Amino acid sequence: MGRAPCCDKARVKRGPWSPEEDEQLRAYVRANGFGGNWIALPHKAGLNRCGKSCRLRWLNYLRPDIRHGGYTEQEDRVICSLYASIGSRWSIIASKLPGRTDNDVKNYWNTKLKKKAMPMRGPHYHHHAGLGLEAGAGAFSAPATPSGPTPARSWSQCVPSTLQPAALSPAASGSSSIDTSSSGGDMCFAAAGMYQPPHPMQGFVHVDSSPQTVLAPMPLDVPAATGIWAPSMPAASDVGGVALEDAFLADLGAYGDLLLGGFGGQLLQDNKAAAAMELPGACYFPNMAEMWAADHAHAKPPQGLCNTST
DNA sequence: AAGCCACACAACCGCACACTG
DNA sequence: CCAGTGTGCGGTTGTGTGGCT
Repeated sequence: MGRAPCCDKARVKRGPWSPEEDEQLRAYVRANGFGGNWIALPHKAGLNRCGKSCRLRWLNYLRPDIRHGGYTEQEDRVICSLYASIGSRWSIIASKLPGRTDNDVKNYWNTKLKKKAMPMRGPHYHHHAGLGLEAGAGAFSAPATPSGPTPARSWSQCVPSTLQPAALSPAASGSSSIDTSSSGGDMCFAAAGMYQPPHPMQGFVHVDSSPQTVLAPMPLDVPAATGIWAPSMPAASDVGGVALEDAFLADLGAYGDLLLGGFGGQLLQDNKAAAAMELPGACYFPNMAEMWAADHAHAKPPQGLCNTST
Protein backbone atom coordinates (compact mmCIF):
# COMPACT_ATOMS: atom_id res chain seq x y z
CA MET A 1 0.00 0.00 0.00
CA GLY A 2 2.01 3.14 -0.63
CA ARG A 3 1.65 6.28 1.26
CA ALA A 4 -0.75 9.00 0.36
CA PRO A 5 0.69 11.73 -1.81
CA CYS A 6 1.45 14.96 -0.03
CA CYS A 7 -0.92 16.84 -2.26
CA ASP A 8 -3.20 16.44 -5.19
CA LYS A 9 -0.83 16.99 -8.04
CA ALA A 10 -3.67 17.43 -10.46
CA ARG A 11 -5.03 20.37 -8.56
CA VAL A 12 -1.99 22.28 -7.41
CA LYS A 13 -0.06 24.62 -9.61
CA ARG A 14 3.34 23.43 -10.71
CA GLY A 15 6.27 24.97 -12.47
CA PRO A 16 7.96 28.29 -11.99
CA TRP A 17 6.81 30.58 -9.21
CA SER A 18 5.40 33.95 -10.09
CA PRO A 19 6.49 37.07 -8.22
CA GLU A 20 3.01 37.25 -6.76
CA GLU A 21 3.26 33.76 -5.36
CA ASP A 22 6.69 34.52 -3.99
CA GLU A 23 5.38 37.59 -2.22
CA GLN A 24 2.40 35.70 -0.90
CA LEU A 25 4.57 32.99 0.56
CA ARG A 26 7.12 35.44 1.87
CA ALA A 27 4.47 37.53 3.55
CA TYR A 28 2.83 34.54 5.12
CA VAL A 29 6.02 33.05 6.48
CA ARG A 30 7.15 36.41 7.78
CA ALA A 31 3.91 36.88 9.60
CA ASN A 32 3.25 33.37 10.79
CA GLY A 33 6.30 31.24 10.27
CA PHE A 34 5.65 28.01 8.55
CA GLY A 35 3.77 26.75 11.55
CA GLY A 36 5.58 23.47 11.75
CA ASN A 37 3.62 22.08 8.89
CA TRP A 38 4.55 22.74 5.32
CA ILE A 39 1.75 20.56 4.05
CA ALA A 40 -0.87 22.78 5.59
CA LEU A 41 0.89 26.03 4.77
CA PRO A 42 -0.20 26.53 1.18
CA HIS A 43 -3.84 26.27 2.17
CA LYS A 44 -3.38 28.71 5.03
CA ALA A 45 -1.40 31.07 2.86
CA GLY A 46 -3.88 30.86 0.05
CA LEU A 47 -1.39 29.35 -2.31
CA ASN A 48 -2.38 26.75 -4.82
CA ARG A 49 0.90 24.92 -4.41
CA CYS A 50 2.17 21.71 -2.96
CA GLY A 51 3.59 22.06 0.53
CA LYS A 52 6.84 20.57 -0.55
CA SER A 53 7.04 23.09 -3.33
CA CYS A 54 6.46 25.91 -0.85
CA ARG A 55 9.13 24.57 1.43
CA LEU A 56 11.61 24.27 -1.41
CA ARG A 57 10.83 27.73 -2.67
CA TRP A 58 11.25 29.25 0.74
CA LEU A 59 14.39 27.40 1.68
CA ASN A 60 16.13 27.87 -1.62
CA TYR A 61 15.04 31.28 -2.77
CA LEU A 62 12.90 33.33 -0.44
CA ARG A 63 14.77 33.04 2.82
CA PRO A 64 16.31 36.40 3.60
CA ASP A 65 19.82 35.08 4.05
CA ILE A 66 20.14 33.33 0.73
CA ARG A 67 22.94 34.24 -1.64
CA HIS A 68 22.97 33.24 -5.25
CA GLY A 69 25.87 33.10 -7.63
CA GLY A 70 29.14 34.85 -7.11
CA TYR A 71 30.92 31.87 -5.70
CA THR A 72 34.32 32.76 -4.39
CA GLU A 73 37.43 30.73 -4.83
CA GLN A 74 37.28 29.91 -1.16
CA GLU A 75 33.85 28.51 -1.59
CA ASP A 76 34.99 26.52 -4.60
CA ARG A 77 37.67 25.01 -2.48
CA VAL A 78 35.33 24.18 0.31
CA ILE A 79 32.93 22.51 -2.06
CA CYS A 80 35.57 20.54 -3.87
CA SER A 81 37.31 19.46 -0.76
CA LEU A 82 34.15 18.40 0.96
CA TYR A 83 32.91 16.66 -2.13
CA ALA A 84 36.12 14.74 -2.26
CA SER A 85 35.73 13.96 1.39
CA ILE A 86 32.10 13.09 1.82
CA GLY A 87 30.68 12.88 -1.65
CA SER A 88 27.41 14.36 -2.69
CA ARG A 89 26.15 15.24 0.73
CA TRP A 90 24.99 18.58 -0.47
CA SER A 91 23.16 19.58 2.63
CA ILE A 92 26.28 19.07 4.68
CA ILE A 93 28.44 20.89 2.18
CA ALA A 94 25.96 23.72 2.00
CA SER A 95 25.93 23.95 5.77
CA LYS A 96 29.56 24.96 5.58
CA LEU A 97 28.74 27.75 3.19
CA PRO A 98 26.51 30.28 4.88
CA GLY A 99 23.84 31.62 2.63
CA ARG A 100 24.15 28.75 0.21
CA THR A 101 21.58 26.04 -0.18
CA ASP A 102 22.08 22.42 -0.96
CA ASN A 103 20.28 22.83 -4.25
CA ASP A 104 22.41 25.77 -5.20
CA VAL A 105 25.63 24.05 -4.30
CA LYS A 106 24.56 20.93 -6.12
CA ASN A 107 23.75 22.85 -9.26
CA TYR A 108 26.97 24.79 -9.01
CA TRP A 109 28.93 21.60 -8.69
CA ASN A 110 27.14 19.87 -11.52
CA THR A 111 27.41 22.75 -13.92
CA LYS A 112 30.75 24.30 -13.08
CA LEU A 113 33.00 22.72 -10.55
CA LYS A 114 32.67 19.18 -11.77
CA LYS A 115 33.92 20.17 -15.16
CA LYS A 116 36.71 22.07 -13.57
CA ALA A 117 37.72 19.10 -11.51
CA MET A 118 37.25 16.17 -13.82
CA PRO A 119 39.51 17.13 -16.71
CA MET A 120 42.40 17.22 -14.36
CA ARG A 121 42.55 13.48 -14.34
CA GLY A 122 45.10 11.88 -16.50
CA PRO A 123 48.66 10.75 -16.73
CA HIS A 124 49.85 13.78 -14.86
CA TYR A 125 47.14 13.54 -12.34
CA HIS A 126 49.24 14.39 -9.36
CA HIS A 127 50.83 17.34 -10.96
CA HIS A 128 47.73 18.81 -12.38
CA ALA A 129 45.93 18.12 -9.26
CA GLY A 130 42.68 16.81 -10.07
CA LEU A 131 40.38 15.66 -7.44
CA GLY A 132 40.67 12.27 -8.94
CA LEU A 133 36.93 12.18 -8.94
CA GLU A 134 35.04 9.65 -10.86
CA ALA A 135 31.34 9.35 -11.20
CA GLY A 136 29.77 8.44 -7.97
CA ALA A 137 30.12 9.83 -4.54
CA GLY A 138 33.29 8.92 -2.90
CA ALA A 139 34.65 7.07 -5.81
CA PHE A 140 37.82 8.24 -7.29
CA SER A 141 40.22 7.29 -9.91
CA ALA A 142 43.61 6.08 -9.19
CA PRO A 143 46.33 7.95 -10.92
CA ALA A 144 46.81 6.59 -14.34
CA THR A 145 50.06 5.23 -15.45
CA PRO A 146 51.46 6.74 -18.60
CA SER A 147 50.89 3.55 -20.48
CA GLY A 148 47.63 2.28 -19.20
CA PRO A 149 44.05 3.11 -18.53
CA THR A 150 42.93 4.70 -15.36
CA PRO A 151 41.47 2.09 -13.11
CA ALA A 152 38.65 3.27 -10.97
CA ARG A 153 38.85 1.92 -7.52
CA SER A 154 36.91 2.32 -4.39
CA TRP A 155 38.62 3.63 -1.35
CA SER A 156 38.25 0.29 0.28
CA GLN A 157 40.92 -0.97 -1.99
CA CYS A 158 43.25 1.70 -0.89
CA VAL A 159 42.93 2.21 2.79
CA PRO A 160 44.17 0.07 5.58
CA SER A 161 41.48 -2.03 7.10
CA THR A 162 41.91 -0.22 10.35
CA LEU A 163 40.60 2.89 8.71
CA GLN A 164 37.67 1.28 7.04
CA PRO A 165 34.14 1.40 8.27
CA ALA A 166 34.40 -1.73 10.31
CA ALA A 167 36.60 0.32 12.53
CA LEU A 168 34.53 3.40 11.92
CA SER A 169 31.30 1.62 12.26
CA PRO A 170 28.34 3.86 12.79
CA ALA A 171 26.99 1.34 15.17
CA ALA A 172 30.09 1.61 17.25
CA SER A 173 29.60 5.24 17.90
CA GLY A 174 26.17 5.29 19.30
CA SER A 175 23.49 7.77 18.92
CA SER A 176 22.23 10.68 16.99
CA SER A 177 22.23 11.53 13.40
CA ILE A 178 23.31 14.44 11.40
CA ASP A 179 20.93 17.26 11.63
CA THR A 180 21.38 19.72 8.90
CA SER A 181 17.93 21.04 9.06
CA SER A 182 18.63 24.19 10.96
CA SER A 183 19.94 27.08 9.03
CA GLY A 184 23.55 27.74 9.61
CA GLY A 185 23.89 24.29 11.02
CA ASP A 186 27.46 23.51 11.62
CA MET A 187 28.02 19.99 10.66
CA CYS A 188 30.84 18.61 12.62
CA PHE A 189 32.44 15.38 11.74
CA ALA A 190 33.61 15.34 15.18
CA ALA A 191 34.81 12.18 15.10
CA ALA A 192 36.22 13.06 18.34
CA GLY A 193 34.66 10.21 20.15
CA MET A 194 34.61 8.13 17.11
CA TYR A 195 37.89 8.22 15.39
CA GLN A 196 41.11 9.98 15.87
CA PRO A 197 43.88 9.37 13.45
CA PRO A 198 46.88 7.95 15.16
CA HIS A 199 48.91 10.43 13.28
CA PRO A 200 47.84 13.78 11.99
CA MET A 201 48.22 12.56 8.47
CA GLN A 202 47.23 9.02 9.01
CA GLY A 203 44.15 9.61 7.00
CA PHE A 204 46.17 10.26 3.93
CA VAL A 205 46.94 7.03 2.30
CA HIS A 206 49.55 6.41 -0.23
CA VAL A 207 48.43 4.02 -2.89
CA ASP A 208 50.57 2.57 -5.49
CA SER A 209 49.19 2.50 -8.97
CA SER A 210 48.81 -1.23 -8.69
CA PRO A 211 45.21 -1.81 -7.73
CA GLN A 212 46.08 -4.26 -5.05
CA THR A 213 48.95 -2.49 -3.48
CA VAL A 214 48.30 -0.55 -0.39
CA LEU A 215 51.17 1.15 1.19
CA ALA A 216 51.35 2.31 4.69
CA PRO A 217 49.70 5.56 5.65
CA MET A 218 52.09 8.33 5.02
CA PRO A 219 52.89 10.61 7.86
CA LEU A 220 53.65 13.98 6.44
CA ASP A 221 54.90 16.93 8.25
CA VAL A 222 51.88 19.10 8.18
CA PRO A 223 49.68 20.64 10.82
CA ALA A 224 47.47 18.33 12.73
CA ALA A 225 44.21 20.13 12.27
CA THR A 226 42.02 18.88 9.54
CA GLY A 227 39.03 20.45 8.02
CA ILE A 228 36.61 17.68 8.31
CA TRP A 229 37.16 15.88 11.48
CA ALA A 230 38.26 18.84 13.49
CA PRO A 231 35.99 18.66 16.48
CA SER A 232 36.10 22.34 17.14
CA MET A 233 34.92 23.82 13.93
CA PRO A 234 33.35 27.09 14.84
CA ALA A 235 29.83 27.75 13.79
CA ALA A 236 29.29 29.99 10.87
CA SER A 237 27.53 33.10 11.87
CA ASP A 238 28.12 35.98 9.55
CA VAL A 239 25.75 35.11 6.84
CA GLY A 240 25.88 38.28 4.87
CA GLY A 241 29.55 38.81 4.51
CA VAL A 242 32.55 36.67 3.97
CA ALA A 243 31.19 34.12 6.25
CA LEU A 244 33.35 31.10 5.93
CA GLU A 245 34.78 30.03 9.15
CA ASP A 246 38.35 31.08 9.41
CA ALA A 247 39.44 27.95 11.11
CA PHE A 248 37.76 25.79 8.58
CA LEU A 249 39.35 27.60 5.73
CA ALA A 250 42.65 27.48 7.42
CA ASP A 251 42.23 23.78 7.61
CA LEU A 252 41.41 23.61 3.98
CA GLY A 253 44.40 25.74 3.35
CA ALA A 254 46.56 22.98 4.64
CA TYR A 255 44.72 19.98 3.36
CA GLY A 256 42.39 21.40 0.87
CA ASP A 257 45.35 22.64 -1.05
CA LEU A 258 46.94 19.30 -0.83
CA LEU A 259 43.83 17.74 -2.09
CA LEU A 260 43.24 20.41 -4.68
CA GLY A 261 46.83 21.13 -5.29
CA GLY A 262 46.54 21.95 -8.92
CA PHE A 263 43.04 23.16 -8.93
CA GLY A 264 43.24 25.92 -11.43
CA GLY A 265 46.93 25.85 -10.96
CA GLN A 266 46.61 28.29 -8.14
CA LEU A 267 46.15 26.47 -4.96
CA LEU A 268 49.34 24.65 -4.53
CA GLN A 269 50.82 26.97 -2.08
CA ASP A 270 53.20 25.33 0.25
CA ASN A 271 56.20 23.21 -0.26
CA LYS A 272 54.92 20.43 1.89
CA ALA A 273 51.87 20.04 -0.18
CA ALA A 274 53.96 20.31 -3.27
CA ALA A 275 56.20 17.59 -2.02
CA ALA A 276 53.24 15.43 -1.30
CA MET A 277 51.87 16.02 -4.73
CA GLU A 278 55.06 14.82 -6.21
CA LEU A 279 54.74 11.39 -4.73
CA PRO A 280 54.46 9.04 -7.64
CA GLY A 281 51.26 7.16 -8.03
CA ALA A 282 49.77 8.58 -4.93
CA CYS A 283 46.23 9.31 -4.05
CA TYR A 284 45.02 10.73 -0.84
CA PHE A 285 42.19 10.48 1.53
CA PRO A 286 41.97 13.47 3.73
CA ASN A 287 39.81 11.95 6.35
CA MET A 288 37.57 9.27 7.60
CA ALA A 289 34.49 11.03 6.41
CA GLU A 290 35.44 10.31 2.87
CA MET A 291 36.04 6.74 3.69
CA TRP A 292 32.66 6.48 5.19
CA ALA A 293 31.00 8.37 2.40
CA ALA A 294 32.55 6.26 -0.27
CA ASP A 295 31.09 3.08 0.99
CA HIS A 296 27.80 4.52 2.14
CA ALA A 297 26.94 6.62 -0.80
CA HIS A 298 23.29 5.87 -0.42
CA ALA A 299 23.07 5.73 3.28
CA LYS A 300 22.81 8.24 6.00
CA PRO A 301 25.84 9.39 7.91
CA PRO A 302 27.20 7.29 10.69
CA GLN A 303 25.55 7.75 13.96
CA GLY A 304 27.68 9.95 16.07
CA LEU A 305 28.55 12.41 13.43
CA CYS A 306 27.10 15.48 14.84
CA ASN A 307 25.81 18.88 14.18
CA THR A 308 27.01 21.11 16.88
CA SER A 309 25.10 24.17 16.02
CA THR A 310 21.88 25.59 17.30
C1' DA B 1 17.01 35.12 -39.17
C1' DA B 2 16.30 30.48 -37.99
C1' DG B 3 17.64 26.27 -36.07
C1' DC B 4 20.41 23.74 -33.12
C1' DC B 5 23.00 22.89 -29.16
C1' DA B 6 24.99 23.40 -24.65
C1' DC B 7 24.62 25.33 -20.43
C1' DA B 8 22.64 27.04 -16.08
C1' DC B 9 19.27 27.01 -12.93
C1' DA B 10 14.69 26.12 -10.99
C1' DA B 11 11.68 22.73 -9.73
C1' DC B 12 10.03 18.12 -9.16
C1' DC B 13 10.23 13.23 -7.69
C1' DG B 14 10.83 9.47 -4.82
C1' DC B 15 12.96 7.56 -0.97
C1' DA B 16 14.40 7.22 3.82
C1' DC B 17 14.22 8.90 8.23
C1' DA B 18 12.08 11.13 12.28
C1' DC B 19 8.31 12.02 14.82
C1' DT B 20 3.87 11.25 16.88
C1' DG B 21 -0.31 9.14 18.43
C1' DC C 1 5.77 -1.55 18.95
C1' DC C 2 3.59 -0.04 14.88
C1' DA C 3 1.42 2.62 11.39
C1' DG C 4 0.69 7.04 9.51
C1' DT C 5 2.50 11.42 8.37
C1' DG C 6 5.76 15.28 7.68
C1' DT C 7 10.33 16.56 6.54
C1' DG C 8 14.87 16.43 4.52
C1' DC C 9 17.74 14.92 1.07
C1' DG C 10 19.87 13.70 -3.33
C1' DG C 11 19.00 12.60 -8.02
C1' DT C 12 16.76 13.86 -12.06
C1' DT C 13 14.10 16.52 -15.22
C1' DG C 14 12.25 20.69 -17.33
C1' DT C 15 12.84 25.15 -19.09
C1' DG C 16 14.90 29.47 -20.30
C1' DT C 17 18.86 31.62 -22.39
C1' DG C 18 22.87 32.53 -24.97
C1' DG C 19 26.21 31.19 -28.42
C1' DC C 20 27.27 29.12 -32.67
C1' DT C 21 26.48 27.68 -37.38
